[in-house]
Amino acid sequence: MHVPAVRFRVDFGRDGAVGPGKIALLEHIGSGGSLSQAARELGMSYRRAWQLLESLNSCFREPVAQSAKGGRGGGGARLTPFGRVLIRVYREFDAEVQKRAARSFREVAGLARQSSRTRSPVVRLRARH
Amino acid sequence: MHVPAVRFRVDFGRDGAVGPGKIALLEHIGSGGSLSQAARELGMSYRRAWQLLESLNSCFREPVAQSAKGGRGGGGARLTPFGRVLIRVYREFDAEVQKRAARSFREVAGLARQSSRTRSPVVRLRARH
DNA sequence: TTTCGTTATATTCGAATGAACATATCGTGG
DNA sequence: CCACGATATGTTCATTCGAATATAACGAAA
Repeated sequence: MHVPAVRFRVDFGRDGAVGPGKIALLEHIGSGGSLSQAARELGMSYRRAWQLLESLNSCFREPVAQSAKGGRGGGGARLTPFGRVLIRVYREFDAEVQKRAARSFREVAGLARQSSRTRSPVVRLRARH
Repeated sequence: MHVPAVRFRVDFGRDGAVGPGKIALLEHIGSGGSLSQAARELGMSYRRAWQLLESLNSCFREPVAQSAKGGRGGGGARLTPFGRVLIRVYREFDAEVQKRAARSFREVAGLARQSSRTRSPVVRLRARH
């Protein structure tokens, strides 16, 4: 992997944080219209998806998604305008971070070894005395 | 917390990644000259610190630190020039990321609700006589 | 040669995390 | 009314992660 990938999490206060998992969940809610469908698509349990969404909604004074139970199709979840803003801001920041990381870590990444099973060479060293 | 904090990790290939923990460890090795002392200062077990350092050294084709056992003081660990480069690059990138995050997430952070817990009191530290 | 603090490494244990499973509830449509 | 599919939430279990513990090796200095 020549280009390093940066994974990051934004901490808001003590309680709430937003990272790639929650943003991906929001995006799948936005495209699928359902929390359970988003969970299935992301390969996570419905309970976990619900907890992530709950955490997001309680992190901000405005909800990121509204959900309905019962009714046509059993219910569903929809992004709020604020939820869409959160996704957009996160993704724009993300793109900027990746671009800058590619530059900042280019030389360092050139020294990263790709096959993990290559044994580290025994280095002969001498202590500072 | 008006200014959000970003925690990030840089993934190099499948095996290795560098995040705030490993960088802090390197910095403490650099200032203290010992892996065990760094572990104590960071409040982590020596074993964990050794594993983190091992992971770093096996992540790159060049070691980030060299260690010596025995001798005066029992031995020690010293940063290599590459280790110092890694710290510098990471910290410069870090500063840039924090600065940009403050701008990107300013409006969103304004909607974050501060912890329901009692706001942490401003503790005035006083020199002991 | 004994002492000392460190590196190096295996083993055991407890806490945290998420998965799996189990219900309960809801509201529209058949 | 009843069935369906989704939300909402509790409980149990497995796995993972790191702390704690233990031990060996090492080499300069006293």
